[in-house]
Amino acid sequence: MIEFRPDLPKYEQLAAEIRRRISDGVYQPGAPIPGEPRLAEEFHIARRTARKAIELLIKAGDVYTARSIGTFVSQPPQETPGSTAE
Amino acid sequence: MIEFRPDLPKYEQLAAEIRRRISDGVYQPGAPIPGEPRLAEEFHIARRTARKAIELLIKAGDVYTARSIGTFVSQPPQETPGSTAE
DNA sequence: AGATATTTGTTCGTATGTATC
DNA sequence: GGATACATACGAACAAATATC
Repeated sequence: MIEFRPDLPKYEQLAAEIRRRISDGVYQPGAPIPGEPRLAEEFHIARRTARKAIELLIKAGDVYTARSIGTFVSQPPQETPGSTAE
Repeated sequence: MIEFRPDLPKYEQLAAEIRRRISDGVYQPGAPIPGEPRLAEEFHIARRTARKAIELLIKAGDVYTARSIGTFVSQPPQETPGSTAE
């Protein structure tokens, strides 16, 4: 039985969704994103799978986690060093 | 790429390597060996393959595993039953 | 001080699907 | 078809750090 797999793994889909929410300002820099148990529940996936999505985001520098505290959106790198930013 | 099998399966090779390390005292009786994720990473194999190697060692009595905890080197059987052992 | 709950971090145990030999 | 091997995924449990009561 031929079985293509047009969709990405769940953990990649979740990582993309979280990135989308960061881009949209739903999750703002410095603010926490939902915890692993919450994400697992919301997306109907295992906690370990939610964690794998977060691990992708950590490696990419999009978020950082503080153990026992939570996961937070990284501060975006200053892109216009000549402007009023400080 | 034609691949005869001059070598054993990876999981047997890994099992042999772990046995070697036990013999050499790198992994000592009662002490833990690296977990499946660690072995998979170190030897560049899938976690499932690392597990198969450990399963061989378990069947042989070389190690034992405690779920969610880790895998440990078995205590060697007393070989001189006539001595102070009881 | 002690106990409890929460959250990240990690592990073993298991199953499924895919691919190759 | 079976054996090997990989990636994905769920489940359960343990561990450590933190916060709260």
